Amino acid sequence: MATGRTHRPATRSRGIPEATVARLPLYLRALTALSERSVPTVSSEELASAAGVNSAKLRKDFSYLGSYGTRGVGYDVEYLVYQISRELGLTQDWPVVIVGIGNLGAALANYGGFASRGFRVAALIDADPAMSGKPVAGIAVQHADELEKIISDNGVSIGVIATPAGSAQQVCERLVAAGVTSILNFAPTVLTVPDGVDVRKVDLSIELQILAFHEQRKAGEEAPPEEETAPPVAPPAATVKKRTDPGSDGDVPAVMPA
Amino acid sequence: MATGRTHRPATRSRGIPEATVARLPLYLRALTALSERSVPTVSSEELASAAGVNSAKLRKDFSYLGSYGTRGVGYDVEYLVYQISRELGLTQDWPVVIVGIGNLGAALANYGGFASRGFRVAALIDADPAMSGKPVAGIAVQHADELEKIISDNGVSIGVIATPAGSAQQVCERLVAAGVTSILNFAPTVLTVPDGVDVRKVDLSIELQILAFHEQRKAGEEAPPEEETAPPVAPPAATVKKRTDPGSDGDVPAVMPA
DNA sequence: CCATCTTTGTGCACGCGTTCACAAAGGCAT
DNA sequence: ATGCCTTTGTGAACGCGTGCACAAAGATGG
Repeated sequence: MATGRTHRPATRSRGIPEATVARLPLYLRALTALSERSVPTVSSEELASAAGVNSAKLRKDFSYLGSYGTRGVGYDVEYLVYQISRELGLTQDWPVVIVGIGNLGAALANYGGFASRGFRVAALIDADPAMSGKPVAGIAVQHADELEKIISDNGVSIGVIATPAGSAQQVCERLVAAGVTSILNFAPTVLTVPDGVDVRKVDLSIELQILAFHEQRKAGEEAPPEEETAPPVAPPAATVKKRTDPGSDGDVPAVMPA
Repeated sequence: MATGRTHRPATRSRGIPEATVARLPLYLRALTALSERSVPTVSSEELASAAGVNSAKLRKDFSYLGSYGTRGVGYDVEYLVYQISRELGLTQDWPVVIVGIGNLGAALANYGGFASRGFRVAALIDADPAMSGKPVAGIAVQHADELEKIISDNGVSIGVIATPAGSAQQVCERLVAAGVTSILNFAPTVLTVPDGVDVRKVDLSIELQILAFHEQRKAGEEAPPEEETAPPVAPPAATVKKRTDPGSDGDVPAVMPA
């Protein structure tokens, strides 16, 4: 499998760690900014600072791509921009469909970062017939019935799901069946997909909850340690009273009354 | 610091690994769904499947919170919902401000997942005077001048930045100066903050780029390995021609012409 | 042409996170 | 009351990612 250097288990090109791949867009953004300012070269230290990582990590990341730097000088900005773009597959055109043109879907359609970097919004799709034909971000919304045809005609392999949670899995299945192999999911659901399909998840609510955890931790640091060993609610009894509570708060966390 | 069991270096409550914290909201969501269906108990296997993780990981995660399960039975759904909610700090009310009411900010204001789980949108703030007073998601947008007062009056400690990249750092500094200690950043920039302030970043463009990488990898698997050792562009020469290219494509990746 | 100085590329060690596999614990049936 | 059966909780091993620290590489000045 490996072509030349066999001192590493995986082939160079295929062996880029996930963590590194996730940082490449960061580097690319910092480099693009430098490129716009016509900065010819940059050191690992400067670039790392601009990207918000430390320089050792950056150098190691770049080492997975190859030896693109010049010792004593640094990295050629334009050259590195090209190399990273190529590695990420941004030198080609990626048609993308956005399914679910609610508030979020519309925001995504208008989002500049989508259109740049090789991504092209091929279509906006919504299940609501009232949306059909309505222009959003300069593109007419099409009905969900057209989904399969749109994907097939445009050779779409990346789909963005911005529907309510209830429809996400169904939309996902239709996308996959139509040929989509990468999905960016904004719906708060776990998507089940066959092997070979990549799903990335962006969950606004989860990020906030993580922040709340740390915020609480900060607040609790000054205060004395509250009694956390004594559960303020009934411990799991052997026989649990089946709570028949149909009208529970829906998505609101069910905080048990003390 | 530790009360009883001292066989672990960190205190139990404080020693929850980051990776575990990041999964707690997932578990909480799955548990909430079960709670709504009045399911009394759930096994680690079932819950793990619903949350999209494996059961060993889930059990280990829960073990950091305490021994909340019953062997041979599983976990009490309601009890666990409460415990996780408490651990995440969701049993208290978190007022949140959203700064930058463009397409994305409006989408966030309307996002149901925000309002639920203890988060309350205390204010929407925008720098555009034309936006002031305009209702979004039922809340009147306020001008950026009011930022400090709003934060102070409402005791806001969590801020969401949905401004353009250019204003993000400045907004961030004002938020921090006014007392905000947790920031959720949607602007495509690296934010610099003082110690003690948490920043989480959601970057739509980065997620798409990561997908593109894997997509390219999939596509390249069938095709024979392209010559990747021969750089198709000029390698970094000793003396780099300073490219004076003022009108470079802005945010579009600068693909060097061959 | 040589010495010096800067900066890269990377071997190595460490720590965190994941996964396995199993003993302990408790319910349940008889 | 006793034994069986299910499921938790966790010790231990493994692998990945991170950061240190330094040798190699190359530019630059004399």
